[in-house]
Amino acid sequence: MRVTREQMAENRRRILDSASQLFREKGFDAVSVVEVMKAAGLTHGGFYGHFRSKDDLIAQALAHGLASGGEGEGDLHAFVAAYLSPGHRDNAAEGCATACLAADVRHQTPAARAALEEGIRAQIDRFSKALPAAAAADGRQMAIASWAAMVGAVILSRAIEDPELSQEVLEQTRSWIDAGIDRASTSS
Amino acid sequence: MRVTREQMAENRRRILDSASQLFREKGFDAVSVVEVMKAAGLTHGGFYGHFRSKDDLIAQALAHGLASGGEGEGDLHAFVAAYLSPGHRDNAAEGCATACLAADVRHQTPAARAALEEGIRAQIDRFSKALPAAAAADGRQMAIASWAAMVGAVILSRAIEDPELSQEVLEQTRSWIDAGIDRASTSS
DNA sequence: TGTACATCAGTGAACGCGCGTTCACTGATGTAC
DNA sequence: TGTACATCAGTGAACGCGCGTTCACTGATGTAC
Repeated sequence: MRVTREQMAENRRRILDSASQLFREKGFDAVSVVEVMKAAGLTHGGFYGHFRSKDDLIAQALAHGLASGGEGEGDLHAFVAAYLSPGHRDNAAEGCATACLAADVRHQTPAARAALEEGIRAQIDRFSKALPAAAAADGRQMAIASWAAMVGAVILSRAIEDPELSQEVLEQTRSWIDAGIDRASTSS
Repeated sequence: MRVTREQMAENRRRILDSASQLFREKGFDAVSVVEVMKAAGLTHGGFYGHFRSKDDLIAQALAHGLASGGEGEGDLHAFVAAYLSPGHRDNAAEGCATACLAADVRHQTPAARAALEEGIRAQIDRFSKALPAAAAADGRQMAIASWAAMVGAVILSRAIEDPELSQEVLEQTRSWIDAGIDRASTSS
């Protein structure tokens, strides 16, 4: 059942896409190789022609997911609002990999940790650069603290069953960050 | 090998203590019933005399860990500094259960989710009350945003291998929160 | 361009393993007299 | 208080199951002529 080289490359891409989504949705441990391959429209036996192990898939899927996601382009207020929206909270599978997997990656291989770390680094830089020029002095501090608050707020809001409190966590955090951005834009 | 009622109660406490530590350190899935019982000085067979299932243990260990931890008493600046310290980052087993398990609890039973939710609620209230009286108006917003930033910062710092960046995430977040508390104390 | 054959991506049965859970058994505890 | 016996907390072998991984096989692809 050999396939063309293009087909094989596309299969590999589909495996990474499926894995990336499933990992974000359920976590690394709760997703099996069989499940990933089925989601990609293949059988499990072919898996080891693409990856050395499940750990290898985890590292590559993380790198794959972080590379494609997170534009962060455009208005900073809009980005923060989208990140701290119910839509993002309720759609982990297509959302930020850091919010879904940063806590989990602590128990993974160095390669997986390195992939996520690179994503965090890039995100802080992107956030920092998107700040108004007037905030350059405290820009890095605000980028780091805001990013931590955004990741934390999404994680907390996903852990909370009560819709009111869950929503409040998102909205209050957004107001807080927005106020910080505005303060930085007008001062000094 | 029957034991006294007091001994049985202590055994149950030891199982919950061991489970709470192990879950925080390794996550729910990576800790087995055998491992928990061995850590408590028992054999695995007796487990089901204390708990209905591993899921039941997860829910009860969460409630147990959140009830005992998190005083939050005293100076707010000191609490924030301790939470965002390398010591807390490097000692997950005895640290904040929310930072370790909030992301993980999304895939657990309603009982486990309810236990952690109660912990989050209590923590926001405690933080809110510890704020200076002058900040009462924006107290809840600051409590929520600060708590989200603290949880997010510890999770990010644990995911980051590079000691410099990891430390920076903790310190910048601490400065940011400290500034917010001070601003609230002096204004209006 | 057309044919003959080597290559190799994907298949699916099979493996060893550790997991959560069950259960017959043990022997110290708790109780009835 | 002392004895006889029922209770039951803890033990450890055993279970079924799903996991990650392996491997002999298949048949379309890619290549040499």
